[in-house]
Amino acid sequence: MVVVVLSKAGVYGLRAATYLAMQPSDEYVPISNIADDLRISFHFLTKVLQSLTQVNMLKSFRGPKGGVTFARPVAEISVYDVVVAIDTDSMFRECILALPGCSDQSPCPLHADWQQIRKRVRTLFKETSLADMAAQVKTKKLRLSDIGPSMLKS
Amino acid sequence: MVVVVLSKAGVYGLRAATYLAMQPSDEYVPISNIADDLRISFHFLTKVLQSLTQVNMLKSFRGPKGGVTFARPVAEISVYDVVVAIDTDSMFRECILALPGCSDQSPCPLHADWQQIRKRVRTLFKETSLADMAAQVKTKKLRLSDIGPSMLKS
DNA sequence: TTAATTTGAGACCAATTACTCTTAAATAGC
DNA sequence: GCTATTTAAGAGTAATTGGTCTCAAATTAA
Repeated sequence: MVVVVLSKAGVYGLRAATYLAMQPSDEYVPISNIADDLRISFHFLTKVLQSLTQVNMLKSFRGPKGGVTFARPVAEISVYDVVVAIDTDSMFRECILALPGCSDQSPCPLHADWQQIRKRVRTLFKETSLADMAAQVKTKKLRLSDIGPSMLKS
Repeated sequence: MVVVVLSKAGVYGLRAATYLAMQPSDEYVPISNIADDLRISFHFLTKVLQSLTQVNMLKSFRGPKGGVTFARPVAEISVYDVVVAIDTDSMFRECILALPGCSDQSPCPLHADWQQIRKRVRTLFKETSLADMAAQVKTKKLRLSDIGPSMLKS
């Protein structure tokens, strides 16, 4: 696939990051808890979250009482940060017709329009923090997993 | 991958449809010509275009002097039509967090914002006809293949 | 020190998507 | 009719992505 907004890893990463943003910021949360609550494969989620620890968005701790937690305040981490760490920023750069070198100078027929849309997605992702995401889920009792309105303890 | 705007097949289909829209509407164009000019694999393109003939967007003709041509005026065929025929309309329906059943009643934290963006993409695709695409390429000498400003004969 | 718990790393397998190839069917022209 | 040309259909292969599993390393607590 060529013009991809989010891979499955990206989706899981975003869901998990939002979940984690709902937890007290000072405690490590085991990945198995996140995986269980969100009905995501533990092993796969582990791999996904490793790409977030590798860019120092998360810090991790091994052993009993270990887990992962954010390395900085969730109000300062955007959806964009999470998505780019997992899926790269290609969606925010690439031509919709996948023409190499498509640009203002040498555009494809949809260049200008697609650029606008890309920019909107980018802005949405950049302006939405994980704190925003968490607050949405908490206050409006929104969904984060595939099992109906959130069953997560606040 | 989960949130996909266009697959590679979709990209090739759109490029080829635009190319074909630039040709005289009354003659069959061999798929090999399109593939050669756009530097797309002939066999793969053949399969992609078959999904357009199957929905009667293209008509095809076998044998010498055969090829494909549009079944109706290119001004009446939208980018949306092409994309949906090849990649389905899932991009225009699905939740960005891939939550089944995400809806106004039971939304995810990005539901409203993502819905807006989806709608914009949909509108862009619906309001852009293949005639528009072809005209852009012709009048502005835009790119359609990966070999710099279009070398296609007008 | 030993056992239990947790992430890290990477090998491995499965599923999907991208792409290739072969054969058949239709048609044109000789 | 025969040959060349073209699409149709689908089997088959390669590459990428998604997902599983095993083992090592770190840490806690008994």
